[in-house]
Amino acid sequence: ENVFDRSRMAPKTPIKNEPVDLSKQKGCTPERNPITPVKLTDRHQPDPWTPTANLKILVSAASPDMRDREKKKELFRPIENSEQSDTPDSLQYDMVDDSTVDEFEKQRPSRKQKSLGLLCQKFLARYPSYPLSTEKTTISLDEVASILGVERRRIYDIVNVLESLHLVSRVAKNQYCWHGRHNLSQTLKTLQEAGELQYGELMTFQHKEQDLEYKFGERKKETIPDTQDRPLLDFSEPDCTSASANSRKDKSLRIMSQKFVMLFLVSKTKIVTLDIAAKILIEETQDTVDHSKFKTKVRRLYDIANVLTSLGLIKKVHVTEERGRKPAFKWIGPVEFPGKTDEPRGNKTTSDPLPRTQRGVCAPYQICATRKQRFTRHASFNGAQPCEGTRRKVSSEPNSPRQERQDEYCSKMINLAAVCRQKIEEDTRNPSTASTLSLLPVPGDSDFCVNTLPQAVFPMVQADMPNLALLNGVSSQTLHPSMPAASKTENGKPTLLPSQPFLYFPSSSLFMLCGGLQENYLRETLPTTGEVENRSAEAQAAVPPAACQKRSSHRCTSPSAPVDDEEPTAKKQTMEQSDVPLSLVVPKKPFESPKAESIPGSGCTPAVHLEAFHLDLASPAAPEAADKESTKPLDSQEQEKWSQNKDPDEPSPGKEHISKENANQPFLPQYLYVQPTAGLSSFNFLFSANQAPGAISLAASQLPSLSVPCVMVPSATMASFPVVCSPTVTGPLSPVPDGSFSAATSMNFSMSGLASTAPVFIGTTAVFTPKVSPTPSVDPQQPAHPTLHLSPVLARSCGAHKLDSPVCMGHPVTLLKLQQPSSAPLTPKSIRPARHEAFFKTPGSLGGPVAWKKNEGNQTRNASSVQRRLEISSTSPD
DNA sequence: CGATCCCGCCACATT
DNA sequence: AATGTGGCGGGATCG
Repeated sequence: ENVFDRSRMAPKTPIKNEPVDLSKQKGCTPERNPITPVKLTDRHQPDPWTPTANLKILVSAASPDMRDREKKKELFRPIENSEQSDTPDSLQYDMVDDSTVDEFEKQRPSRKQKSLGLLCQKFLARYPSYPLSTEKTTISLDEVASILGVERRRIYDIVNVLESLHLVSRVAKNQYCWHGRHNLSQTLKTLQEAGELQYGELMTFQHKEQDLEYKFGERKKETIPDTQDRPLLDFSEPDCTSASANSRKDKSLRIMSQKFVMLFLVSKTKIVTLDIAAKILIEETQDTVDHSKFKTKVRRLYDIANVLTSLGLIKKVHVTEERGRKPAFKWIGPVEFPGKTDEPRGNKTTSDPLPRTQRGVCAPYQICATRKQRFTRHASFNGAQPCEGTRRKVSSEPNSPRQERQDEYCSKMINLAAVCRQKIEEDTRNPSTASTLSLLPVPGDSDFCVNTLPQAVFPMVQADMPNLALLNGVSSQTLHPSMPAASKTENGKPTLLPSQPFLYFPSSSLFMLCGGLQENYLRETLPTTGEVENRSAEAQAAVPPAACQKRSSHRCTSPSAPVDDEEPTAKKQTMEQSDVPLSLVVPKKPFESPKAESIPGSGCTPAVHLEAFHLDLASPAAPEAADKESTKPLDSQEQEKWSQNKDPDEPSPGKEHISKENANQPFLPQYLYVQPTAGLSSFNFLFSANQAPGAISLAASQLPSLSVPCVMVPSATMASFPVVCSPTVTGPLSPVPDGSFSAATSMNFSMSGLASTAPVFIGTTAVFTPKVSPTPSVDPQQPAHPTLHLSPVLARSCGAHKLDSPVCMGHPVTLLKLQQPSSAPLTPKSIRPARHEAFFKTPGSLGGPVAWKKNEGNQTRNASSVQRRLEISSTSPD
C-alpha cells in the first residue's frame, strides 16, 4: 500500500519504474520519494516544453503506468537489443508490452540493473550518435529522468560526463542539447593535447605527475575563475557565463571526466588504473590526500568510468601489478584523431606551420574557444549543425589558425619530408611488451572484461582500431582518424605497399611522427597500440604471419628494447609516463590473428575493411566486428578535419582494423619511429627489420647497420620513399633523454627519396586501395551524416586523392576535397630539401619540445618497443 | 572482504 | 525562498 501511495504521491519519479520501484522501494525510504522526484515531475507537467512533454502529462494523467511504458518503450527499444540483453530488463520488454510491466518489477532490479552504466546506455540509446547536423535535439533532464525512471540526480551524472566530452551541451536550465559524437574526435584530440601539456610531463614520470597535476589541480580547485584553466578542463561549461565561473567547485565531475580521459589519451598503454587516476586527480586538486578523499575520488571515477564505458570509450580491465591486481580501465576509443577541423581547410593556405608546441598550447585554448562557440551556439544552437559549425567557427576563430597551421605545417612537413606523418600507435605493446609482457597475463583478465556494451550504442568507439591500413598516414588518416593507428599494419603491408607511396609500417610499430601533434598522437597511439597491435598482428598474420613473427622474434625482441629508443623521445616519455606512472599494464589480447586479411594490403586492405566496418557500424547492428574495426564513421568527418589540421598528427589511420584485436602480436618489433616533434622536418622512424626490409631496401640496408630493430617496411612504400636510416639521425634523437633507445632503435630517415618519390602516402594508399574509394561508401557507416558527411568518406578516400596531390598529407585527411589543397603547393618542394635534413634531425631537434620533455622519465621503458606509425606521405612531385 | 557504486542528503548556485 | 546542480560518502551489492 505504501508503495502505491508513494507512487501516487510521487508519480513523478517513479515514472517508468514505478512498479519496479515500488517493489524495490518498499524498503526504501518512502520519504524521499516525495522529495526529489516530485518537483521534477511536477514541474514537468506544468511546463510543457515540448510536445512530448504535453503528451507525457496527458499520459501521466491517464495513467502513470502508461506513461512509463511509453517512455520506456521509446527509450528501450533501441536499447533493447544491445544493452538490455544483459540484464533482464524485463522491464523494457515488458514495458513495451505493457501490462507486463509489473513483472519486471519482480525481478528486482538488482543493482546492476540500476547501474549508472546501464542507465547511460539507455540514455544514449535515445539519441543518435551522429545526429544530422540539422537536427538539434534538446534534452530535458526532467523528461529524461522520468522516462528512464531515475532521479534527476543520476541524469546529472551522465550529462556531466557527456558534457565534458561535448556530446551534449547545456542550453538552459533543464535543457541540454544533444550533439552526438560528431565532435568527439575533436574533443578528444583537444583533450589529448591538453593532456599532454598537462600530464605529458607527468607522464614522463608518473611520479612527477603529481607535480604537474598540482598545477592543474590547483587551478581547478582554486577555483580559478579564469578562463585558462578551465578552458582546458571544462569545455563544457555552458555558459559559463561569466561569473559563474567560479561556480561551485567547478564541476569537478566534468573536469574529472576530462582529466580522466586525458590520462588515457596521454597514456601510452591506454590503461589507467583507478587508483592512479584518483591520485592524480586528487593531486591536482591537491587537497589533502586523505584516504577518504581518495575514496571519494575513486567513487566518482567509477561514475565517470561507467559513462565512458557506455560510450564505448573505455573498458574495464585489471592490471596486475606487483601488489596484485588492480582495477583499471583501458581506453578503447579512438586513439588518434584526425581531427581535422572540418573542412575548411581545403585550401591551405598555409601559413606557416606552427610549431607543435604552439599547437599544443593552443589546443586547449581552442577548446575554450570552441566551447565558447558552442555555447554560443547553444544558445542559438538550435540551429543546425552545431557541431560542425562550431568547429568551423573555431577554425575561423583565432584559434583555428593553429590548426590550419598545423595542417599546413603538416603538409609542409610532408612535403618536405615527404611525408610522413605518422602516428604512432602502439608501441605499446612493444614497450610495454617487454616489460609488460609478463604482465600480460594479467591483462588477459582485463581484456576479457571488455565490454562492448556501449558499443552497440556507439560503434564508433571501437573503431579505433585501426588499422592497418594505415599505413599511410594519409590513408589512415583519411580513413579514420579515429582509428588508432592504422599503422599497425604491419608487415604484410609492405608488400602491398610497393606501389604505394607510403610507408608502411609493418606492424603498427612504425609511425612517423610529425610535428608536435604527433606527439600526442604517439601517445595516443601507443595506447592504442595494444589494440592496434592486435590488429596489426592480425594483419601480419594474414599477410606474412611468418614474417611477422620472425620479425618479432628477431627484431622485435631485440629491437624491442631498442625500439624504445626510438620512441624514446616522444614516446618513451609517453610510455614511461604512462606506464610507470600509470602503471599500466598492457594487456593485450591474444592475438588472434586472424588474419587479417587486410593485412596484406595492409594499408589498402585494411582500409577497405574499415570501410566495411564502418558501414557495418553504421548499421546499428554492427556488431562486434564493427566495433573492432570500427571505425567510426563519424570520425571520418572529423578525422578529415583533423587530418587536415593535423595531418601530421593524425594518422590515423587507418587502421584497420581488423578485427581482431587479438592479434596482437605483440610487438612488432619494428617500427619506425619518428619523432613527431620535429614536426615536419624531422622524422624518426623505427623500423622493424622484419618488415620490410626488402621493401625498404634502402632502409633495410641501412637499418641493418643500425642494428636497430626497426625496419622500414613498406617496400613499396619505402621505395617510394627512400628512407634512410641514418644512424646519425639517431644521434639527434639521442639527445633526447630517451635517446638511448632511440639511438639504438631509432633511425632517421631521410625521406628525401620519399618525398620525392612518394607522392603521398596517402595517395598511394588510396590508390591501391580502391577500397578507399569505397570508402565513401563507408560513410554509410556513419549513419548520421551520410549525406552531408560524405566528405568524411571522401576523406578516406582521400588517400587516393592525396595521392594525387603531393601534399596530401595534411589534407588528405581532410576530405577529398580539401586534400590537396593547400598543402601540397606550399611546401613541398622548397621545403623538402631543407626539411629533409631537418627532417632527420628533427626528431631530436624537434622533438624536443614536448615530447622530449617527457622523455625524462622514460628511460624506463626502454624495452618496450614502441611502435609508431608513421604516416608518410610523399609528395611526389617536387 | 574488497570492489563497485547506488542512493540521496545536503550545500551551493541560480532563479 | 524555491529550485537547479552536483559534491559527497554511507552503506548495500557484487564477485
